[in-house]
Amino acid sequence: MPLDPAPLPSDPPTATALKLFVVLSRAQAAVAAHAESSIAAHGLTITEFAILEALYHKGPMLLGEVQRKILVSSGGITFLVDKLEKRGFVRRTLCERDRRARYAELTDEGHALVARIFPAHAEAIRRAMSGLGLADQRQAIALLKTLGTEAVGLASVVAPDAPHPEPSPAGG
Amino acid sequence: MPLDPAPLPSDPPTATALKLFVVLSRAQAAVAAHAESSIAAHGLTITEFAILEALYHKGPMLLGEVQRKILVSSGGITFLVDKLEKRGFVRRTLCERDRRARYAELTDEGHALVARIFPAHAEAIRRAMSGLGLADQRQAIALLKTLGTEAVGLASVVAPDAPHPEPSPAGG
DNA sequence: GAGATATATTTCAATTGTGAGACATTCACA
DNA sequence: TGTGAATGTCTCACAATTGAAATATATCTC
Repeated sequence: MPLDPAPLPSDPPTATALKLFVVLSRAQAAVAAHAESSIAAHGLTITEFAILEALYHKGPMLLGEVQRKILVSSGGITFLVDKLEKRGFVRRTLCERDRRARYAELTDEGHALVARIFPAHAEAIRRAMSGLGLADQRQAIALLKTLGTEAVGLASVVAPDAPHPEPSPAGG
Repeated sequence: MPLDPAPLPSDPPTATALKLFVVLSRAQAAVAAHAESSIAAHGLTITEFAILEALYHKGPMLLGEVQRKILVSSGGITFLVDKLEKRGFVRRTLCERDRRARYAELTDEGHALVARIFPAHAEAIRRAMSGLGLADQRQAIALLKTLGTEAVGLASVVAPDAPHPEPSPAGG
């Protein structure tokens, strides 16, 4: 004998925030699905591609830099770079200034792979976003940049003065 | 001997779409991290909570309906409902019209759990979104709703006439 | 009403990713 | 300079999730 469904909160700030959460999640998932299938066609996951793309556009990076950029855990970046290294797309090199650290950099083969894949990826993203015109996209960028920056800066409610919990799920 | 970093695409439509992809992903991840920690404090993952919340607000739903709503695979919904059922928050009931199908519905305990947790969850979301004022949030909702709807409707570039590949990563 | 086909769920192996702890190194500073 | 805290990476156990195949049932079409 199920209970009656409960109503959603109706005070405007909360109701609006919840609604925004839903559409934000759905839009992100929908766009990511396009990115994913464009990339999967080449045997890479989005996360792997994100690493290759970061190295392609920024040059060699420390593993920790890549980790923060693509938002995976420390164990995750080791796992992912291992995989890419085994496939010959990436290599680790030593960092002279800090002997704990390692650079990841593209091999020639990795560079060629990204050069070959990137245009179709960019096109898939462009298409995925084409529901909005250029001006609306710029507006969305401005709003989401503010939203993201502020949300990142916010201390978690649960642990108001917690140190740095490791970042969470991947983005792009 | 690493190659020089490659420049990003500079034509405005592509550059803007790529930028939007980045800020969309980051904003979603940042907000989701807040939701996650608010929920994790009660021993639930976001995905589990999403199921409970759907049932709380909509009443009993077929597993397939829940699956589509929270965007997990068919195997995923079975796994998740199993877990929630073992913990006594949810039960499966038969569907009279279609004997292949099952309803998931909240137990009294599950209902009580959501009633207890939901306010703090809503508050965490409200806080996570508070970088934008109410008017900006409404604007963002409008833009993201359009973006998401259009992106979902778009056929994948890779398989222009593919049937229904199963949905991808979870949202909320 | 007998296939043929589509749909709802489950099973299962494999993949992806996390988080805690280990280790090496660096940094701050008494 | 020695010591303790911080940092960068790696290891490992395990949690979360996918996707393909299995099963059962429903629906459509001749």
